[in-house]
Amino acid sequence: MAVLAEQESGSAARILGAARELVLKRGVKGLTVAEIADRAHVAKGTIYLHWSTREDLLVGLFGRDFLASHDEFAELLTADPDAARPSRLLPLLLQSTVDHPFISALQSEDEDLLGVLTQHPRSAKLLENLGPAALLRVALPVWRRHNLARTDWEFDEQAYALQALLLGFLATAVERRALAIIAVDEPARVIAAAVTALLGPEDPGPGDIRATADAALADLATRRAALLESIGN
Amino acid sequence: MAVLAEQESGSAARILGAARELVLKRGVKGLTVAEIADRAHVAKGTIYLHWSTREDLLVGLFGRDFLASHDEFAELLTADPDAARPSRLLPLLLQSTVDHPFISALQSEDEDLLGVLTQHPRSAKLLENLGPAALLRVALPVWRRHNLARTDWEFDEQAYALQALLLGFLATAVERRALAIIAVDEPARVIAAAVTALLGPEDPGPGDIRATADAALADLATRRAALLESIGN
DNA sequence: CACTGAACCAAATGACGAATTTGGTCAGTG
DNA sequence: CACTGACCAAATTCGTCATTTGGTTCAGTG
Repeated sequence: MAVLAEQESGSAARILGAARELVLKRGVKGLTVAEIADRAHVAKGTIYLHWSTREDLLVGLFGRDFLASHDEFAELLTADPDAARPSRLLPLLLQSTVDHPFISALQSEDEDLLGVLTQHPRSAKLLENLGPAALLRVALPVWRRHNLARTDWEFDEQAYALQALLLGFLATAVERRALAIIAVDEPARVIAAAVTALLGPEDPGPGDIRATADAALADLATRRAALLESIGN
Repeated sequence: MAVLAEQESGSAARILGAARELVLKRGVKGLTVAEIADRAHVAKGTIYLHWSTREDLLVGLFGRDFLASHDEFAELLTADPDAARPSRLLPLLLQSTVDHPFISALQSEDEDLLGVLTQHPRSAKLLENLGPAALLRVALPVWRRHNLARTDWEFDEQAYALQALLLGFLATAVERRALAIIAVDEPARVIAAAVTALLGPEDPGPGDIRATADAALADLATRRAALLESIGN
């Protein structure tokens, strides 16, 4: 099983922390390995004991945001299966994206922060497999199966609409560009209402919520494993 | 009253046509005034009889897309006031955006097509005042007033949700980036259903539809005048 | 008077060698 | 054996200057 570098080495953790701070402050472009090493109080060579290239380190950094997000969802769903409801999960998903700067940066293709890695295949793969849209694609069938979404709407069309809604909320919440003039205090409440409007009233039978949460947890575990595989050492 | 250059001069019309073809084919970047003049079979100097700078010509080109879109809506709403319903107007708005390449390009900030004009203040102003989001902002209050949208939802929140929905659909329909995996045959039907889900069933009384269409037409006329002012000669 | 196209010139581009930077390596150290 | 930092090849940046490009002008033409 893959294991994260920072779990077995304090210096790896410091390197990640330093890299994170520096990328968030000044972006990937122009950020040098020497700087990261300096701030982490290690020599350059040490970085290459844990990652084999600079790109590996940076992509690993992004991956850790997805990892953190997944783990938070796993924890939440374990403690509170009710959070698997669409009207709760989608606002949480939106919030989680906003809260994890690298997820939002990838979602909005933030050139300033990600530099050349914006369109990079490995970044794209992260977003495609683990981003909010991906989560949504696996969640909708489960919701339909457990009376948490209306089924009198063709699946593809419903998925398309839900995806557009989520992308729209993400764009207005995350993107810098000011296409969105209207602002609102609690986007989370608004998206919850919008999701309920789209998917219809939630009418779970006994066990439906639990089953949904379990399906979500199982999926999260699968994704987590694949993610670890791709960023672990 | 401002009047369009092409209405009083054949050469102006040819210049616009040539510029449009060339921009659509190869983008603004690298496109020279000499090329436009060549294709329009006029000398370079002639262009400056109608527009005072190259930028003026290009922005005028974009503006004409908005003009065309507005005129199509005006015509449609005059012939068929029922098209002012949210469930009809929003799909039309989406379709109109897709159909007018410069509107979509501005909406999606298409760097390849618009080059340096993507973020240009004058382009931004066009989109902000005349783009789909702008239309939506003025339409929603009218719909609420005439029983075409539920009013048991706070205005700002409803507007925010509707805007996000529209932006999401625009993004999936117009943008190149492949965040949207799910595709669908008739986006127009899907957005109609989504809009109805968000705004509730339409329940117009006698005269409500007509009044809505009239308000829309009045607004279109105002915007058209302002637009002419900014791109006319 | 609508239109032309040669002429103008500010700005962009390209060339190119020198100087500097930087990702990655590895022999050595404590 | 985790870590260091001098070292190197490759890439990037910089400075400078010649050349070209391309938007704009305007005296002239038919």
